Amino acid sequence: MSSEQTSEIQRKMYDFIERYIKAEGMPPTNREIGRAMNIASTGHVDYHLTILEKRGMISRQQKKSRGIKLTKQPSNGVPVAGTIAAGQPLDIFPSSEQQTVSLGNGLVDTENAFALIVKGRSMIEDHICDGDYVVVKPQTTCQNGDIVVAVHMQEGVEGSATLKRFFQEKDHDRVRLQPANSELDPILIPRSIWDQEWQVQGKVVAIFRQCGNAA
Amino acid sequence: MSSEQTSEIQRKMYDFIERYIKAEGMPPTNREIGRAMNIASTGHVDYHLTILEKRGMISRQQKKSRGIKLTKQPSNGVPVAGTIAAGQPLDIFPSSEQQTVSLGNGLVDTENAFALIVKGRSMIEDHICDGDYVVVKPQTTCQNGDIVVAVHMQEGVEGSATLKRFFQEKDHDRVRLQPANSELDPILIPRSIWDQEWQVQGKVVAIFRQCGNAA
DNA sequence: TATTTTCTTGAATAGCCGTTCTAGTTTTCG
DNA sequence: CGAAAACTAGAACGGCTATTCAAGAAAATA
Repeated sequence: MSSEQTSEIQRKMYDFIERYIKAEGMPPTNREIGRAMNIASTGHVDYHLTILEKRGMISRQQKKSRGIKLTKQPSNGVPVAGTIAAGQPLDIFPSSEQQTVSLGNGLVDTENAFALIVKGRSMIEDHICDGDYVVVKPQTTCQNGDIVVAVHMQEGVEGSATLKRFFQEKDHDRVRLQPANSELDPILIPRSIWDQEWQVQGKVVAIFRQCGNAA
Repeated sequence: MSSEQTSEIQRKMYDFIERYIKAEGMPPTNREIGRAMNIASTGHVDYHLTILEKRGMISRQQKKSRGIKLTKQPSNGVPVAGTIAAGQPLDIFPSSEQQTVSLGNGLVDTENAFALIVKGRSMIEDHICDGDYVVVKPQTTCQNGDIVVAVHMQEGVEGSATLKRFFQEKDHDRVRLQPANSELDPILIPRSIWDQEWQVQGKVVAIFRQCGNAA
């Protein structure tokens, strides 16, 4: 039992624990795990759990029944990755002081999603304001009219990210990144260099705004 | 052990279970409950748990360790109570098909809060759009500039609710309910009849919007 | 091939778990 | 007061739990 990668059965075991907790509201016992995975011996279950624990994927409370905890708990929330301002590089927060915004219940698919804090008024006419949280679902493709996070990649320069509406203009054979602010001009990129210089990082699926003081 | 009300110790026991689950990620054992509440006998704990179960506050899985579940699970979300449109009565959803929106992590105080779906464009210049969810924290008082849910109470008529900014105009001795739409006029109420005819139901503390199709 | 690592079984142990029972005490209420 | 209801302690039970150990099978590695 050294390091290397987590094996198939261990991944399945972890998934089962995750599902069990979600369904039953409590972690499974070692025996229940064994039963579910067709493992005949409780010692065998313990063997794999010990590995998962060494890997830091779970933690256990000695001798306590159902004493398994998932290290990364199902937060049901999306991490706030940083801020985004039109034309300026993405300002990534240090993950140490990471907040999360949680939006639940299937209204929004939060799988792998992250949130960004909007700086500036480039999308103001779409009613996305300075300080709003935009929830971004990572994807590399998008459809006309989607609000996307697009990154301009240049050699030697850190990519700069921007929040815009995406339009593919077939008749002009170019891509238009359209701000929602009549004072600002769209960015027009010839289709030929689009793929080399630009990358769609994700699409905005939700917006969240705090207002008033919480008191 | 008949019906009547839940006793002090039973309420404390329920609270402990709730806290334990939150803190430990699993329900407590009967013995842990006893220890925490200075109950010497496990049979005694079982006695009160049986009552809580009969009352429908918890459910138990026979013989299973830590087999306690709270009947109403801690949703961490705010219920969507209905829709609100300026000047029209609040349209309350039947609680049977109740959704919730969850917003977590202390960004917003969700205690007792509820959400409403905005209809119309009366607050459009504050960038609150048709279809947005507004999270409302119930309170009867508010400060100048707060966005509030105000209800007009008339005799024999069901109160009609409206979403407006609240301003107390001392020089005119009246209250102004200001829409954020220059096409709409504010509602002006003399201070003298304000308390009798109007009631502030709560204040908007957050806004949530889905956008784009989730696919 | 030989050798290490990983995986699997089975049994055993000491303690924890839910449940039940008996036998009291305290409180409530007529 | 007296009776019913609610509450409490203690013990005892069979089953479940986590953990450990010894021993072997299978797979990977060299």
